[in-house]
Amino acid sequence: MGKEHLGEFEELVLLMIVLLKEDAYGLAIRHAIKEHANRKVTIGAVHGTVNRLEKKGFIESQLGGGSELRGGRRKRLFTITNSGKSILEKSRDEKMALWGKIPELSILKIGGQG
Amino acid sequence: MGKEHLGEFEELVLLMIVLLKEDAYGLAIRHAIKEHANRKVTIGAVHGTVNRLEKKGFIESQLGGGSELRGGRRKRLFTITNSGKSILEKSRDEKMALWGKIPELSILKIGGQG
DNA sequence: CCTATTTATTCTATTTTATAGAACAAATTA
DNA sequence: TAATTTGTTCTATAAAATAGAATAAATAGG
Repeated sequence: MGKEHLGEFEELVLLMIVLLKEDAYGLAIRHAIKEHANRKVTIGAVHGTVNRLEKKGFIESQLGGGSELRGGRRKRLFTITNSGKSILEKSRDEKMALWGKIPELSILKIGGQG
Repeated sequence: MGKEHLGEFEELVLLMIVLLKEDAYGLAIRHAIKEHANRKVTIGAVHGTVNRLEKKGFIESQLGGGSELRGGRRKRLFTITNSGKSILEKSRDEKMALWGKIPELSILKIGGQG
């Protein structure tokens, strides 16, 4: 058994890798996080996390071919594994089940305190 | 502005506090996590997390009255603040929006690899 | 070919979260 | 007032999150 639960950022990165399909590598993941989650993170944060995810078997990586653009070294492309898909879906289902038990959260009035 | 994001376990604990309503204290939270999330955690994990959540302003605590049962010291009862409700809903909405962008995740076939 | 530029990954360090469980405290009851 | 029960605090450690500098590799232009 691998780890039971994804960290908050691990889950986000994993989602981005699925979203990016064939072009999921460090900088693209960072960019996708900015676009889709409106969240600014450093490249170190992303790579630290993909390394962890790969070590846990939730993603795999392979070196991409040479870029067609100006310069740049070859990309390390990530793809989700079945184990990764499985834990993502599990995470989603469990969380939705919990939210389903708290109807109040759907109609909460946000005030000024707190 | 407080912290931007809840950790994975912080979110779970916050959800349990909402679920438990008037009776959210350390041991009850731990028990609710076992019941609702089928997850066994130690009391130290729970208290470390509620302390953090309170420091960040997502929950408040007050000492409860004496117990009606056999023994036991007074409970430290937690309630969610508006700030806590707000970040919980934000977390839920953002995650659902992301999942909405990945229709594949709804029909993934889980295989043997990974 | 060699240097500047670009694109990308690795490396190093630190802070914050997550986790465990022992120690301690308080309430009740006999 | 001792044993039992219920609960919180304390101490330590591992794992996740984060930042950004250092490094590497690819290409283009002179």
